[in-house]
Amino acid sequence: MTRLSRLLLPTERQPPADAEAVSHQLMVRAGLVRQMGAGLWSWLPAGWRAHQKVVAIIREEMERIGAQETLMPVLQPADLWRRTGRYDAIGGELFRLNDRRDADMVLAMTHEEAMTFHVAQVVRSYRDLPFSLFQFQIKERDEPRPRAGVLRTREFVMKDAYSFDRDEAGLQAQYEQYRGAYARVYSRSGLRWYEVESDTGMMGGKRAHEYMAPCAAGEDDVALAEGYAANIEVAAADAAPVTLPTAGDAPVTVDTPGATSIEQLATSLDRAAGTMLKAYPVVVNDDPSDLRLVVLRGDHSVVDVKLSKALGAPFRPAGVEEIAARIGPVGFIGPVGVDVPVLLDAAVVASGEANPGGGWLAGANAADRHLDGVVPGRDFTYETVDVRAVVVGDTVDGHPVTIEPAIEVGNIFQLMTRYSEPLGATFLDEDGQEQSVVMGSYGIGPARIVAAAVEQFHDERGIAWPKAIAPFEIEVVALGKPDGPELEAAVRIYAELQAAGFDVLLEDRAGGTGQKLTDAELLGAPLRLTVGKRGLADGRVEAQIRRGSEDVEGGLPLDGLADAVRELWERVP
RNA sequence: CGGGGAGUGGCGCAGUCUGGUAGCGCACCCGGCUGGGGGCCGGGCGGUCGCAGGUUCAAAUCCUGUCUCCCCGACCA
Repeated sequence: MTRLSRLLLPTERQPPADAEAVSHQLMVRAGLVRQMGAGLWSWLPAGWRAHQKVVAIIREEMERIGAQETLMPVLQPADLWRRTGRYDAIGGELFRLNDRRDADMVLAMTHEEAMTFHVAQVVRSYRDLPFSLFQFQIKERDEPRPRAGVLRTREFVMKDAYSFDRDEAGLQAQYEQYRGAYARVYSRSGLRWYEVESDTGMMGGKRAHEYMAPCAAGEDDVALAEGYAANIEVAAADAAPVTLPTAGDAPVTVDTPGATSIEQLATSLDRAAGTMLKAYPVVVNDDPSDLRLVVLRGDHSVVDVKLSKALGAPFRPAGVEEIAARIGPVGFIGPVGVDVPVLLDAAVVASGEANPGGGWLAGANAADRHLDGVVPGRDFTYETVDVRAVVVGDTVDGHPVTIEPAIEVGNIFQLMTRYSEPLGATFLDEDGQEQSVVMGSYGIGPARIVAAAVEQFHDERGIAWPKAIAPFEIEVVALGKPDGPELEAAVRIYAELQAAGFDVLLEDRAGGTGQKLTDAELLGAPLRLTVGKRGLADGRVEAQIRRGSEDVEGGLPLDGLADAVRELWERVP
């Protein structure tokens, strides 16, 4: 019997002063987690119950698609990571250490190396494939900036899974199975979520999806439209239309003293930012001789990930001196007459096509001067790229775009042979030819699901858990004195509900009514049964659904309570 | 790594400018009352003021150094 009087549940009236995110505040106040250091969190009993309920759901869905559970070390030989090139490729995020014999070791931030290492040892034949493995294991990442409680930590449990196939068709099939499993995991958890196309990043490989839970503390922005969802890092949409002034036969110089920003120009010329060209000079591969000028609409901005992908190489913003030497004075640069390649954003091209004869305002590459009536193609040559950030006002297939912050609660990648090749995970096909195993990788952070649920489902009084992952499903609150008839009745109710299969918490402390009910609302069990003398006199208990604080009219009868609760439970979100 | 902020009982804070017996609310312990929304009365426990060094008759307070934590940005397999 879980009695609150015996449960380590250190609730706080006030949130820690340094907590900003709602989930951070509430999870600490409700006694679910405690901090040990930056990005280092301990789970207390109630919090761990919620975490493990998420784990249980994930495990069920992994087993449903035939994935096999394993457990592999966090402490690993650095050599394994050298073989895949990641020991050197990854910066300070990888914890590196030495053992007593001075061998280089790492603390794993993910387990591609470990999983592939074992598969390489074991798999010999195409007959051994396909299969997939998963585990719940600690990941260690020296995050540059841990934040928002358990939302971004340096050590956390991840469910990571890896699929192994003989070819890409096999990978596609397993990938689709995982997509189905992930959808069930998030839906069963009770989250609001969506799947978005994402950048493959440094994991390599072909296709990738992220699973996002919208919430205020989210670190990513997601572009949404009817039938469309994508991470802002890859999102593409049609830009809001603009009307360009008619251009003359050639650009005209305009005096724009001191107007070094689009905002200043828009104000001083009383002209829409979307009719101007913004120029963003970048240095590719840190090679100062490889300067490019990215040009986009004045009301748009660059997404680094998209630009890096378009360039096919890393880049950095050019320095003031580099710009002055090759292009012009910062604040007045533009694409006309420059001797560096111009990358023109697709939205500029599209807007130009929609405005035949229209011209843009652009920097003149001379101090305090701009050019009006600039026509791409006529006045400068360019290569078209899509590097801008989607903004509110854009459309996808005619549907308006909204942008919402969200937290990433999972991702799936098609790795192909990124790890099997360097680690020698090969098999012989029917023709006796050696082939590399084709892999996928699939991750979920249970802690983020818990925190995202708190972000999404709370009110001014506390947490309002989805019933699938609540630490306790039902809290039975005994009012009155600790030795009163209310507690006696509550104990019987507890036993009856537990026998009926519910996770029940008994509030049996010697506090006042307000204290008991306030803490119950903070902890947020989806259903609360309140046992008081008024109800007992009528043979009833009061019932309240936490989400929406909905009181059940007249309460529930003590006689046949389990059945009544079962029926009510169907209505609980 | 750049910018900003903060370290004083378990939590939230005042005190620092202007050096002079470490305080407040909550929580906690004991006794009593109360028992349907953080109730009341009385009595208590608990802090080398992040750490180190310096100045001074005297340092939470001034000086130097250092550690830690938070927020924004960069980063994010």
